[in-house]
Amino acid sequence: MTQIGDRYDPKQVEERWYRHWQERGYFRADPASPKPPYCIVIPPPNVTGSLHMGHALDNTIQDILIRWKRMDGLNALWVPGTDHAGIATQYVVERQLAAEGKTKEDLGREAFVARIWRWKEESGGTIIRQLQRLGASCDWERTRFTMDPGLSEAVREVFVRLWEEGLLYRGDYIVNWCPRCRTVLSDLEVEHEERDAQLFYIKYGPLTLATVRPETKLGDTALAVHPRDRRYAKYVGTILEVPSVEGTIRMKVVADEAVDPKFGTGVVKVTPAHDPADFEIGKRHGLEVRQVIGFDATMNERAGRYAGLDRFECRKRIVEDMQRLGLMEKIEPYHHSVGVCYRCKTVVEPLVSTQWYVRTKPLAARAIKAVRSGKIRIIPRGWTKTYYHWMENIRDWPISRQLWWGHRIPAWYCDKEGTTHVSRTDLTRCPGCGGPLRQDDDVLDTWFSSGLWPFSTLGWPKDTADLRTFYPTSCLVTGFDILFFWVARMVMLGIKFMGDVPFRDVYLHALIRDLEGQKMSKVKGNIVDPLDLMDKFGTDALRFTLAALAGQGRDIRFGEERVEAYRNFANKLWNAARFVLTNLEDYDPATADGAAPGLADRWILSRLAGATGAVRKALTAYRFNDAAGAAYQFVWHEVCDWYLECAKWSLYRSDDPAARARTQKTLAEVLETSLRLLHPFMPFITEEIWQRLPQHGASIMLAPFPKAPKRAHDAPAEKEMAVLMDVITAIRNIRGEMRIPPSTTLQAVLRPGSRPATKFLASHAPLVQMLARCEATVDPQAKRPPASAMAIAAGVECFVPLEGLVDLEAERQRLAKEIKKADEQIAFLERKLRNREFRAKAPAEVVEREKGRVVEQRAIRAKLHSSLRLLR
RNA sequence: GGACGAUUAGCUCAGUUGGCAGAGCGCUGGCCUCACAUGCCAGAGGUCACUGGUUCAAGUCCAGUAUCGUCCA
Repeated sequence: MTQIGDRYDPKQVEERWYRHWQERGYFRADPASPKPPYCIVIPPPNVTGSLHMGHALDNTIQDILIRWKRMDGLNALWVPGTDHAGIATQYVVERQLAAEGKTKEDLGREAFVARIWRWKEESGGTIIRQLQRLGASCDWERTRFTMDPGLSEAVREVFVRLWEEGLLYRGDYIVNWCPRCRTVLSDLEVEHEERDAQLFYIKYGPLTLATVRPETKLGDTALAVHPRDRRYAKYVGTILEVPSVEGTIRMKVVADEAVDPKFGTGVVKVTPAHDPADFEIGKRHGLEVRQVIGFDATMNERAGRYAGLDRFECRKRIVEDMQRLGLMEKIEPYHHSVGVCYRCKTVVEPLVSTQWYVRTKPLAARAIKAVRSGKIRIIPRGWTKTYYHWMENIRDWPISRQLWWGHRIPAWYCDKEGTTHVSRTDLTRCPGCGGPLRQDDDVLDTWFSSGLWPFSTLGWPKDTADLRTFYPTSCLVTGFDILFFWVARMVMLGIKFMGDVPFRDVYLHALIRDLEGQKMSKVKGNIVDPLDLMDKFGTDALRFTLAALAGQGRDIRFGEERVEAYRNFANKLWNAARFVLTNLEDYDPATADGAAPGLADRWILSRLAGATGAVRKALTAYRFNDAAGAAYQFVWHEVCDWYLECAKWSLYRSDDPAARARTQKTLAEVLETSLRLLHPFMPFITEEIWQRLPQHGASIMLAPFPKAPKRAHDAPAEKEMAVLMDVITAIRNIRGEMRIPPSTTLQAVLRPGSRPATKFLASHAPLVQMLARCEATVDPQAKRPPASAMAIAAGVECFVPLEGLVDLEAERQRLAKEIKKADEQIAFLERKLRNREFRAKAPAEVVEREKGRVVEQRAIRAKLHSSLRLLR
């Protein structure tokens, strides 16, 4: 064995083992394996992306699940891949072009797309490498990209089938338009931001109306009031001739339920081309749709002398002009929310345009049923309600995007016939007239292709072995923020095209924020880079931190201190292993086999079973923080704090070779099992240590995940050990409170209350002496030594003579404090027990327990009192 | 405007079916005790946001209030 330092150094370890695992093909899954399948598909990160904390959390959780299930004997497949991220990727390359002084139009569509591909080939692998750095045990040979040929075929197949079944349509509707990205956005892609604005009161002849967007008045085609608003009833149906900035205009007045009589003056202007609500009003009253703002957010030729102005510049000018003409009654400050593009935060412009839509209602109905019936479980449960609410109020999904990067819509138009042809294969001639065809210029929403991810990655539309083995997948792990964007759409499309749900469980985790609870963003400069953390503290420390933070809440406030704490944990484990390995050098299993395990051995093995059970239970329930906590508590506070210390007695002080060997055996077993328990969380350090242990196996990742059979629980050992621990802690407590340095060996007189206790304590006195650093005598008849401190632990009176060590006043104060504690306990319990209702209605066992406790506390108090008297 | 979530130690958070309030970090005191000072031992610190209700018993269940946050309109 090579010698190992007292600091764990992740850099020496991580890359080496990752390469080892990959070279040996341990991440590969075989669809022909007889093992039961377990499959996760990765939420594909943007191909342009680089690893952020959200990815780190998401993928750590997935890797924990996959490694656990793989060790547990399942045929575990984790499918990796990336997403073409239409807007984001196109934007990156457009920016590169801009730096060269070019636009995508200069290159033309084909050359531009080719350039994105080239860029993707060069830098698209970044995030994959970063995931590998994180330790992700994905089957990399199955890495997919949403624009791979197979996945593109899936996209076409789905599009064509939806078309054939009448679930697709194309039409002119008002949409959310991002003038910066120059594309339509779905409702989900619009974020709402609260902003301070102004409310303008504009005179329209005899009427005054309030609006926040005076520039759209150029596109007004009516005024509207509420039908029951008596103030304006006489104007309804009339046409007003009113002076305006464009001269005198004629404006019809209509009555519509959608008008809120309490907003402004109760009169609103109707601009069907630039407001979704007005668009609806316009449809109901047959109003003209008069577009005055173009797709670049500047005023178009219909805006007359305002043509060419940016929409906000135009607003300013119109307001000035109106004020000059006396058409502006007043301006009030106003607070409202505006829609902005989720990618670039540009204010969205509602515009009428031609788009493709999916009819979602019929798809949603089955998606709702899948969750209601329990075929899909959403964890934490609270999100199911949100899911239902969205699904029940779902609106049709606009899927065309005015981009060049993506899956081009497989629809061709014959201008001669005015027909539309949707096809699995590219068309060149019109099937009707044989004339030329023109393919739709738009591409599909990126979510359209990622909605197919759970089956397109497994080979669909081909009938593959992977698909048959691994679909439906087992679990989807993602942030709650894309429940609608992605999860809901996968459910709809999976059920539709596979006839079955895409996954059984959906685990929605929290989002990572900074310590102030703010979203991490480049603009705010509060980004924490997981790669920096891995460099600084090691990958295992980062992973363990993320697992420990993955509660069931909604956000995680992330601070670096926590990673440091778990780096320390890794180091603790490392040093425990060093201790075990050093002491295993002369280990002879044959000697150990003849010896019965000692109390400490039995205790730690029982606790190990307890920890194993707790970790398993927590993982099964997707309670990663509990799982990490149970493993941490066990390794640090039970193995290191107690068992290793106990082991030193039989290792160093005992002259019984069998007991020594038996301890060595337990040390090896406990460490080895703990490593397997920790492996899904900390894959690197566990492999590094495991490989140095005497075990048989190629890799810890192929070793079985620990099991905790019921019989492994050793209640008597846990109970007895608890007595020793209590006594030791009591003596240490006296030492600590009295400020006696550890170098001073104390005298301790232990007075047990029963014969069995006496026998038990006497036989374990050496352990107490070692761990409490004292000379202990066990004597049920012992007289209290003069000037001694006293504590009661597990019914045992522990006396520590303080003669010459400390000022006795300190001990008097300590005893007084203990008496006060006991008094409070007794008062609390007596109050409870005096209550007739409690005695009558509480379960008998609870009442008995409380009675026992009050008796115990009274005895403790009496002993403390007598002890205090003796010190006076 | 609607829905959901949060409010527990100085900080960040656990607390699954109601039955003695927990962890990590930080803090205080004592220690370089032969695996580990990235450590060891001991300790202090809480009106569980507020007001009512249900119950023998409420951090936990119910109703309401306040503050903060998220999503939807």
